[in-house]
Amino acid sequence: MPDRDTKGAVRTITDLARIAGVSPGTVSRALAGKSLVNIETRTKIQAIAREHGFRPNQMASGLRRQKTDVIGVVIPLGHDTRQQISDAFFMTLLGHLADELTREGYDLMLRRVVPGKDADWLDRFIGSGMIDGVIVIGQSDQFDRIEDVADGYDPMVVWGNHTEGQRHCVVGTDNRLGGRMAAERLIAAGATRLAFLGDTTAIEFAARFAGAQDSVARLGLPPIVTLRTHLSPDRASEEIARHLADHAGTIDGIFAATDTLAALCLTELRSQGIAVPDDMKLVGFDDLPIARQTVPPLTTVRQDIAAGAQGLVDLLLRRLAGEETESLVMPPQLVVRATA
Amino acid sequence: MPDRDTKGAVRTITDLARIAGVSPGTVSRALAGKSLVNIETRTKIQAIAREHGFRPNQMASGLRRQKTDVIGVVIPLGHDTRQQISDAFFMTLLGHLADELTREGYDLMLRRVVPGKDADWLDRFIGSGMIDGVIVIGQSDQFDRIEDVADGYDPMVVWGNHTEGQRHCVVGTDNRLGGRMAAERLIAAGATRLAFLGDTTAIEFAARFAGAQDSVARLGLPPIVTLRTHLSPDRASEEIARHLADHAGTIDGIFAATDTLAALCLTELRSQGIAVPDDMKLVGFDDLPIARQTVPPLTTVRQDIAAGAQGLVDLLLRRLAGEETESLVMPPQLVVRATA
DNA sequence: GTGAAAGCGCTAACAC
DNA sequence: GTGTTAGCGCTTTCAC
Repeated sequence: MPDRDTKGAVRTITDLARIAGVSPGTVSRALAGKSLVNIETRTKIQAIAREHGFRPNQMASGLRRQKTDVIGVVIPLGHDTRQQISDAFFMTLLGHLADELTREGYDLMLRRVVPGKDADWLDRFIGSGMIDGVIVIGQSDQFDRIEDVADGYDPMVVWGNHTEGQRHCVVGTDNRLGGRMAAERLIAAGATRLAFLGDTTAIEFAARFAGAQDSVARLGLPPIVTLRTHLSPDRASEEIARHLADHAGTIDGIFAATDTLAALCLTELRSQGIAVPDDMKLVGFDDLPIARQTVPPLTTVRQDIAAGAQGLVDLLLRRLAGEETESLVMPPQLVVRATA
Repeated sequence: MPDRDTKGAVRTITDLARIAGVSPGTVSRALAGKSLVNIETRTKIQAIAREHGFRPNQMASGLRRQKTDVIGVVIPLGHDTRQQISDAFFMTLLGHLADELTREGYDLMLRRVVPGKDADWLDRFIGSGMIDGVIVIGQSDQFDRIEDVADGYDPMVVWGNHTEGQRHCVVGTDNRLGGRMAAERLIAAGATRLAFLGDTTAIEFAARFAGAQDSVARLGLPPIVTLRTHLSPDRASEEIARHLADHAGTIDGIFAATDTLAALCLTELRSQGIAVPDDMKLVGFDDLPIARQTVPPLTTVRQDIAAGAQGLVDLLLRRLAGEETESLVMPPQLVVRATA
């Protein structure tokens, strides 16, 4: 156990230098494993450091080197304040990001912002001097704000939707294609009057909706009805119940913007006595663990979260190294289970 | 939009001072809203700062003030490496922590550690100089390590289980009581041969198990069988399937360590044709959103996550202010639905 | 009410 | 190889 008590506090590199009988500079070099230090003095210094449980102050180091080894991760909650930070998809992504960043030697600074309150949210984070780069999880309704920032700040990568000609580097699933897949599956399963369940304010969701609309239009089916909901489970449940009642008999297939909404929808369908998939087909999006556990198991469009996290970190590190990077658009994958 | 280009970079307080025609010290005071600055110069300086999109460097400020306004949140993954960071309960707690800390003006530095690899994980985080205090999410199998650290470091609060006489400040549910409630419910529903599903390595889970064992012993029922599983969904599913097959007919009530496991278990029970609650009673723990959505809906023991997060932050801030604080043990609450 | 100056703990020239 | 020195950008005495 590192000894903080008996031997007196060894808090600074200077304390350590005094004990080792060398200069602070040498200690710094030894601890950094620099080659120019005598192997003998180096091991000695490292031993003393270990013995006293010494850890260099990262703030001081960061200030001097102009590099903090911290990556900021920010979740903008523009369109739905109370949601998302507990959204299973984002949280899983965050978990994988933590893994990847740790592996690369970076710490992770998490910030949750409500952009409505300050337009300045992203500049503030970047300008804080605390982070070497930033990963934005979800564009929310802040696409333009992110574009603005991207012009003057390179080490930024965003999880979200890719739009032709955009300037910020994004990693994400091809939402529009995913939307097409979902609609096509619903139609293949026999549905003809489709509805989209969710909120199209967020650009990712809008793209999913647009993709579904593509398919429907191409086949000459009636346009898709939007069943607008919030994303937080508590509010969404009632909203879904109301929508289902309002549209009873006029729709026979639902494309839910996320698996979470799909699962909620399934519960409401059950309680209203609507049989799935006989009376209503249902397709979700994400392929979260819950998709396998609903009754009946959920047909959904899979996003590869782990690959997404890897992509985000990989691209960010390359940008940090000065490279220019293209966006990474990953293919969605239809997972057919029992709801459509 | 803050102008980084035309007016030249205003990165430091000194740049700003030059433009405003005052000294750096005055700028610092003005920006901090200190009273002793002339109201006029103060507003002027703030205006210039805003105009140029200036933000003070937090690293420098932190170094000088010996205070970073960052709270570390660490998730030790001792007993089950691959789990937890994506565990719904911890993620929800993390979301609420982010909210609470933000409200109090703190940033959140997230770290996920695998203690097996270095015994030093907590000291390293604390000694980094990057954080003013630390919240540990889950004791995992690191109870002793946390106790050691608590002796020399005050601003730490831990989410987890409370043990008589422990030295670190903890916030958590009364797991033992929760375990008793779960077992009693199973028994009241007609079960007599109980099993505990999960991993008792983590102390919280061990306490839940012990509580259940209390009830069973008091009523003279046969001791509870342990059905050991990992917590990651992929591995747990097979393990549960095997356990159910092995114990077919010898148990009639299952207390799952978490709702996630309970939901998984429900899926396996269904696929093995075991009727719930007729042939098997089931009780979970946590009352996550999923508990309402399983079929049939899950009877479970509720932990108040939002209150937990508030408690953690509140106690940490008080400790940061030098106060001594007691641990906060919150009462669990039985939520009866349809599985027992 | 404001300026000057010292220094938080570290790193990286620059000497030798 | 190692010591010395000058800051990184900010805050805070201490003067005035």
